[in-house]
Parts: sequence; C-alpha cells; structure tokens
Amino acid sequence: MGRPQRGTLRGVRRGNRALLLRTLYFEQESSRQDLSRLTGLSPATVSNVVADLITDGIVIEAGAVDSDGGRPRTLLRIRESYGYVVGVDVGETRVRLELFDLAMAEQAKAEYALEPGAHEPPAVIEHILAGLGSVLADAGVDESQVLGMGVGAPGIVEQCPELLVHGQTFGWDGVPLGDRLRAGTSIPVFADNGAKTMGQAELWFGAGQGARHVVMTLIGTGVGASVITDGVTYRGASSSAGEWGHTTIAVNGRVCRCGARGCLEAYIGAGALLGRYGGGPAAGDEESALAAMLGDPTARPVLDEAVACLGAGLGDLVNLFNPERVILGGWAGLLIGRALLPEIRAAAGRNALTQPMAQVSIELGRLGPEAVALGAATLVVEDFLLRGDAPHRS
Amino acid sequence: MGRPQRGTLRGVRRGNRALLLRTLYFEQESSRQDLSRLTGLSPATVSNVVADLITDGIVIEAGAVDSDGGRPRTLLRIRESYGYVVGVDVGETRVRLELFDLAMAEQAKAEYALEPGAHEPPAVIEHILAGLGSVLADAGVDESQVLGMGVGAPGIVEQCPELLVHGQTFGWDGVPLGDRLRAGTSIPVFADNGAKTMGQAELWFGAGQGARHVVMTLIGTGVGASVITDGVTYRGASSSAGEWGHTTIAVNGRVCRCGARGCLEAYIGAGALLGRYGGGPAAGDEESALAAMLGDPTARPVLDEAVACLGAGLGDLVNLFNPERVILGGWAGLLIGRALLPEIRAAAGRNALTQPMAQVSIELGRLGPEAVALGAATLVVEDFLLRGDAPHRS
DNA sequence: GGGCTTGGTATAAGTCCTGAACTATGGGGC
DNA sequence: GCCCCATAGTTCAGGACTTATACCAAGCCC
Repeated sequence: MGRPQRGTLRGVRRGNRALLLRTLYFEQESSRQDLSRLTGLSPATVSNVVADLITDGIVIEAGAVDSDGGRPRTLLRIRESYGYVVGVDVGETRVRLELFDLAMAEQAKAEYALEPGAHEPPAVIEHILAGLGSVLADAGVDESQVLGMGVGAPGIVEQCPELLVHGQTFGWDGVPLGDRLRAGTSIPVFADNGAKTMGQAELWFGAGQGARHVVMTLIGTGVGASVITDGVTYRGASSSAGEWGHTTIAVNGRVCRCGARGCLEAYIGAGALLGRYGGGPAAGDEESALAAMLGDPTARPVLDEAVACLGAGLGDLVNLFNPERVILGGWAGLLIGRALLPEIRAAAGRNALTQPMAQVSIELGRLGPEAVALGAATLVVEDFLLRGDAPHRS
Repeated sequence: MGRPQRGTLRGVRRGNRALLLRTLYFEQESSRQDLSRLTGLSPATVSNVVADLITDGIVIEAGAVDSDGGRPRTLLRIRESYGYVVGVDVGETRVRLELFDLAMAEQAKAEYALEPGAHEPPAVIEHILAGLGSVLADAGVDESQVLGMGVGAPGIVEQCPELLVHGQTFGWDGVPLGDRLRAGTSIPVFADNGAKTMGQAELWFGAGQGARHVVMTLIGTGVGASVITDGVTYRGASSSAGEWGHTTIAVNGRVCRCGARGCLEAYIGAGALLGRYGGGPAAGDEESALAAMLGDPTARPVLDEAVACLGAGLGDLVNLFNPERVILGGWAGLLIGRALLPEIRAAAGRNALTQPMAQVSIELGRLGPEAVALGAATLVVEDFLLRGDAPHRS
C-alpha cells in the first residue's frame, strides 16, 4: 500500500511510464523508436520503461516491420486482455452496461428497462450491480481482472470521492452514487455526466479525434454540451460547466421548462420543434416524428427559425470557447444536422466573429447515442493511463 | 543559449525552482519551513534551491520571526529590485505605460493620447517605444534590468511568436505587434487581449484572489470577458476565447458594430446605453455622461432593459463556465455595478440554473480600469515565475 | 547551564535519465 | 560469399537530482 511518493523524483519514472502508455494507447502500434520520437524521451529510457511494462504484462511485442535496409523494428502494443473495463449508461428509460477489453472491443452487455418514473436510486443501483455480475459471467471475466467501472449519469456529477449526483429532471438530489456502488462491489467506480462521457467517446474514437479544443453538443429532448479544452473535459468549479441548453438567446423569450425565459432549449430542443410543428404532442415516438418533419416542405418556416437559433447558439460557443471543432450530437442533433448542415454552418458564421469562425469546423458526431456507455468506460481507461498501472485494490 | 532541456530530469530542478519562486511570490514572506510545507518538497531540497536563488540575487533573507520557544525562522522574500517589468495599455483613446518592480510597485508612467480614429499601428508602436524610453529614464532603470514588456491590446492577440493582433472593431488586421516592437527594443515582449490582462490583474491582486475559476467581465465602450479556469487564463485554440460581447442575446436583434445582430455589446455597451438614453452622441466624455444617466430617474426604462440583458449575459457565463466568482469590470461595468449590483445579481439568477448559480458570487472589480497595464505587466512576471529566471536575452 | 523545541544544513545513499559505445538484423554491391 | 552500410535496440558508465538521517543552531524555560 505504498503511496505513489508524489514528491518529485520517483514521480518522474511514473510520469514517463504514463506518458509512454498513453502514447502507445492512442498510436495503436509503435516501435520503441517511434515512441522515442513521439515522447521526446531518449531511446535508452524508452527501452527501460518498456521492459518494465512488458514484465508487468501490460505491453506485448507484436511482430516486426521492415525498414528499408536495416534491422526491422519490433512493434509494441498494449495487451488488450491485460484488464477489462465496464461502462454504464444510466438513461431516463433504461440502464445499459457494456464490458470492454482495453482496446474497447465489446465483450458482453446487459440492459434493464426502467418503468417510467421508476428510477429511484436503489432500483438503479441494484440494476447496475446485477448487470455487473451478468456481463462478467457472460464474458468469463473475473472481478479481479476489471480495472474499474465508469457510469454516465444524467444531471450533474460532482467529482468528489462519493461521486454525488444531482439530477434535477431525474429526481436524484445529491445521491452518493460512488459510495452506494462501492458497497456492492470492490471494483473501482468512476462517474460523470452522460453528455460528458459521450463527448469523451467522440473525442477519443469519433469526430473529435486529433483535436485538442472541441465542443460536443448534445441535442435531444434536452440540450447540453461537453467542452473539451486542451484534451481534457472542462468541468468548472462544481462539474456543471457546459450547460448550453439554458443560455439565453432571446431576452424575455419563450418560457423554458427550467423556468427561465428565452433558453436555447426552448427553441431548438426536440420537444420545442415538434410542438411548433405539430401543434400538439406527437403520436409516435419523437425520433420518427422529427424525421417526418424534416421531410415536410410546410415545416420550412419552423426549421428556418430553428436554424437561426441554433446558429446563434453555436456562434456563442465559438466566440466564448474558440474551439477547433464543434460537433453536433444527440439523436435530434444528428437528424437536423444530416438534413441542414450547410445552413447551420452559415447561420453560425453570421453570429460568430470572423477570426474564431475561420478556425473552427462544424461537423456531425460519428458514434450515435450508444456512445454514453463507451465514454463512461473511457473514464476508467483514462485513470489507467494516468497512473500507468491498475488502480490499487483493497 | 542552452535549451531548457525539457526531457524530464534536468527539468525537475527547474520545476522545483519555479514552484518555490511562485510560492514565494504569492505568499510574500515565508520561511524555508513554510515553503517546505506549502510545496511538499523536503526541507533539504528547499534549502538547496533557495541557496541557488539567493546566490542569483533573486531572493533575499528578510529578518526573523520568533517561533514560541525555538530557533527563530528566517523569512525569505523576492528581491523586488531584481528586475523591472513594463505594462502597456493600448486603449481606443490612449496608450499608457507603467514601469513596476517585481513587487508591482509603480516606478514611473507615461501616457499618450490618440486622436479619435488615429490608432494606426505605426503611431501606436512609436508611442510605446517612446514611452518605454521615457519611463526607464524617469525611474533611472537600465534596459538590462527589465525582464520584459507586456502589452494589453484591443482585439484578439494570437499567442504565436509574432504576436498577431486582430482588432475587428479597431482596424488592426493581423498586425505582428511582437515583431514590430522587437525591431525597436531588445526587451522581451509579451502581449494579450486587454480584457485578459485586466482579468489576470484582478485574479492576482484584486477581486479574484484565492479563486481558481473566475470570469472577469469588461464592460466599456466594447464588451469582453476573460475566463480563468484552474488559475490559468483560458485561451482556446487561437487565443480568442472569451469574446462575450458578441454572443447573441436576441436572435434578429439590433445590429452590432461587428456586423452581426443581437450581440450583447449592442445592448449593454456604453455606447448603446448612451445612445438609447440621450438620443445622440453625448457632448462631454462618456464616463461622466454615463454617471449622469445612472442618476437620472427618467433613464429608468433604459436601465431596466440593460439590467435584463446583462443578467442574461451573466447567466450564460455561469451556465457555460460554472465559475466560483464573476467579476464586473471595465469603466462602464464598475459604474453600472456600483449603482445596480443587487438588481444585476437577481437578473443573473433568473437566467442561470440553480445549481451553478448557488456556487457563484457576482462581485465588483477592485482595481479599476488602470488594471489593464498592471495585468499586462503580470504577463512578464508570469513568464519569470514559470522559468524561474530572466527570459533569455539576445 | 541543562533540557526542550523549532529551524535549518551537510552527508551519503538511492533513483533516474542520458550519451556514447555496442550489439542485432537485414539489404545491396561486387 | 564477403564487406559495408543503414536502421533498431541495448548496455554501461556517468552525472544530476531528491531525500532520509544525522547533525548543528538558536532561543525559551526552569
């Protein structure tokens, strides 16, 4: 149970180890030479640390590649079965779990429907723990091989040890999710807001790859965003940063379900669009209703207004955060984006300053809404890469 | 011209040196023991590095303090005359320079008025270089003693080596300010947007002290903001983050001087307020005109509208950035804030979500508009603390 | 003056990175 | 087949740091 000795010197080794591991994770396969170039570390150090990683079973050698006229280089990669991670998506209507290996290949999954309105914390926690046992059994993975479990939860997740969850629209008021789960399993637990985990999934494996400053927007029934600055999710003072849906685009405008007036969500949320189009609540599911609306010429005025408002909201994001990339996501965002992306880009351009607008690209998300669980699992991987080792067990 | 050897090991010493220097700078006077506690470094290392710093003339011993029943501790502090820094405020109507020592005590200053509309780059640069000579002569400081010059400029300042300035409302389009100034002096040059330098001044010495997540707003003729996340100014991908003045608070609203419609600046900028109040351009200076307006009961409707718009804008900042503190600054912001702070707070509360709103305090800046030059000078100090030494000279 | 408390320093040990020499592996010219 | 060269990776001595431990310094209290 030796502490990591964060002084400064023992930490150098740990830091280099983490740096190499991270590089290897995102570069997939590299030779020691590549790693030396990419990290700036000397070849000797790379050899040294890599030897450790191989001894620990985290990294393996994976074949060789000719290098015109010299010794072929040995490729290294992370042994994907070194450990497994669990991602949990707690949604308004269901709880979904997925088990991945370190390469994020799915090993097993489980899903539990929630009765409408029946998402009391005890029920949800029971589902998660049951699902955990189920996916482990299905994949034949022992608990000791699991590096951790990440949960994407609705609402604000405070990053304290207890992982307090505040879900205003969900009826959760300061639920200590971490403590509750840890009472039922010894696996390390991580959690974050669902929009933020989804943003991290797009950043690592989707439309955000390679960028360091990204805003991922999430447009569904509600409207939110996840802001990534310098490769890291921006949380603010109490983890609630990025509440884009309730920024004001019309002083004294329409009343929003949050109680304020003129919120963006009251103009571009799926409910608002369908309400202005159909007059009343749609009969079928919202998703096909919105798809139908996008194909209907008589919906044009409503859509034009929506594009103008979305452009204003996107312009705000560009002006305030100056990202390199803005990604449209969420089921409604993807539908609208697929139909109207050029118009949306133009509307954003009319509302943003020319300098930051020239530096940004506005794109569609690539992963779909299932990415919440995947992103939740990346919380565990991120921790693994940061410490360069498995989290300490009890 | 030895490179900083960023590998990893030589850097440890440099890092510790910088850490100690920074701690000492913000703690004012500390003993070696205090430093050991504050930094987590071992007493031996502290002694070691401090000895270096004393040899280099950066730190001096400053008296002793009894410590009930033991050896008195020797206090250490930074020798404020080790070096001097220059801060420059390039405003729409004037160029101001101030010379400070390392304790930010003013040594000399200079000011040059700009004819309205006559802020061509060459004229401004000439003023800066003339002012530099003037303040150095006044204070009897030699150029070799100056650690650097920081410039707070209007518009976006790209943090590339040439320090490109884009002032959309100012008529500067990609001016390489750094290169131009370096052609006239050998002193290292730094620059940033004026709102950002002012924000850093408030963060270090004013209303932002002790906070890690702050949004500093700057309301004058134009409207801007500086966002500090985790103690560091947030710049985004190309240094233009925080352009609050051109976020949209009314889709299809009033035309702003940036060309877009419904910008916040078009509603709460000083020009907009005076325009709606007086009907035409004010006779005297804007500042006293605005003060008069705030005391005039007939201006009430215009002020009510302004408060509502300001509240919407502040609510956006709270929702998106989730800061612990929001600070009203800029000459107009301070005037309005002094008169209407409770109403502004209430208006912001109506537009922000309850959870982040409960965590934030909205306050007035404490430093006044002169803080732009002070903050510009802190750019140099920040660099000094980061490298733990003077920037390398040519 | 002796014990006690607190502040600071020297010394030796241990850890880590790195540059230079060295080994490994293959291609191509003749 | 032999030699040279190019590229990849490793070994080893050397140097730079931090730090634990023991030690000195300086003052209070009795």
